[in-house]
Amino acid sequence: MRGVAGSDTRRRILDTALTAFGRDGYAGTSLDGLAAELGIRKQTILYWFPSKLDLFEAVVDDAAVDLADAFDEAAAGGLAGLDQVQAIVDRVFRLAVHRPQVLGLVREVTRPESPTASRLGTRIRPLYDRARDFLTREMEAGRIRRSDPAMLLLSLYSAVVGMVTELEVQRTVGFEPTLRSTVMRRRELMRFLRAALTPEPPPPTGP
Amino acid sequence: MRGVAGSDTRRRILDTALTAFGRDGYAGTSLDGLAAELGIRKQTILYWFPSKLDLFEAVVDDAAVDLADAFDEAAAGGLAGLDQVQAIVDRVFRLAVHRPQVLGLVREVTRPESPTASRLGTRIRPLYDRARDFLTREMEAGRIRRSDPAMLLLSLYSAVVGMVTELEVQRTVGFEPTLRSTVMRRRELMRFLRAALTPEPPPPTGP
DNA sequence: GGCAATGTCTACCAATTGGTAGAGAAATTT
DNA sequence: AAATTTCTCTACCAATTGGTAGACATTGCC
Repeated sequence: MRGVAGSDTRRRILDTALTAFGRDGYAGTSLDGLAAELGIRKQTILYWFPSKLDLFEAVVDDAAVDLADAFDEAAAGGLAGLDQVQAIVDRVFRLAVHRPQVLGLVREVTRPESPTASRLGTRIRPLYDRARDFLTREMEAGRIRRSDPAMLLLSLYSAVVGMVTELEVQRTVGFEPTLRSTVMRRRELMRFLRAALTPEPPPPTGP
Repeated sequence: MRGVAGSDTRRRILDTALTAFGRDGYAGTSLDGLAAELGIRKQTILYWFPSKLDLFEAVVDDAAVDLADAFDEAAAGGLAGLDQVQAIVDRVFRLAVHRPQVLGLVREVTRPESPTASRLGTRIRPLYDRARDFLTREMEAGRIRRSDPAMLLLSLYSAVVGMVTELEVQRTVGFEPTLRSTVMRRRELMRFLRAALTPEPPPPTGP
């Protein structure tokens, strides 16, 4: 059987590469290893993607779509303030739980010296900017506690990534996290965020 | 000049390797490159450390000492509740600002599939356990908001790492962060944490 | 001054890396 | 059925990898 499968191969390469890059990093992933994992030859990979770096960028672009979709979906509800934040975190959390590879890749991609610099700029940055603008607006409207939006965003992101990483670590150690523990964890996260984001309740101006 | 420098070489290797591993990851760091950066031959590195993995573990052990010192120093004040948390975060933040390489390494070391698994267990884990126990006690004493201590710790850690990463990114982009901006950033971080950690103020029991 | 220990180097090496050239099978077009 | 396109493969390759063997210089001890 040769020359049959068609561009389904391309999809399989992208999926396996996403996992591998997220798990082992760019430098730690070899085309030979990747090919072995897929049961094909390295040259087949190089047929679909002219170089390792091209493959990496294609993988990032592909994953960025998922992330952007999650954002869009959450934003479509037309919520505001904390509810909107909750919706987004919730949605990203869900994505992260049933496709943790995506977060692994984000982690790799946000490493300052990653060969990703360009892709980070063109693909992740827009999401970042959108989120920051939203936070800024909500702060000005007084719907969430006023602080440095960039920093807050970073904390939100870190909290989500940290949480899912923790789940992944548990899984690695052999503790398959139950649905219940996952749900609880998400609730914990939301409690934490709400506590941090709720604006000071009594403004010192008398009624 | 040969065979002169003595074990000052060992120190220099450790320091440069810390930066390199934190920046490029374990797989992304080559002994040849490291040697070039140091102006020596790779074989000199292999004289001091029998293998690349040995070097890595030595670097982790070395950095863990710094972290542990920071914790100890902050804990020595004998504070409690939020003040203790603040002292620790403050101290780690300071370490992270003037030796960001350490955090880069922590980042590498906490990657689930890192060759570090062993060292993470023996060196970082104790710090983690200590911190978690402290948080548990403080929660039970009602001095900080009750939640999952492991998760909270993760959020704290993520927030600090995220913050310092952000500073590093700025630096990479060419924005040398001023002392003032650094201080402000730390204050932001503390405001965020305080907001998240302060226990619900009015317990629904009447006075 | 002789000599062992210490520290750095040159010279290699086998394995692995990303990548090229091109053969050949299957599917599609003519 | 012939020709062409699409896809995967075998066969290489130069560069780089972590690591070994051992020469040679320097230092401190006797």
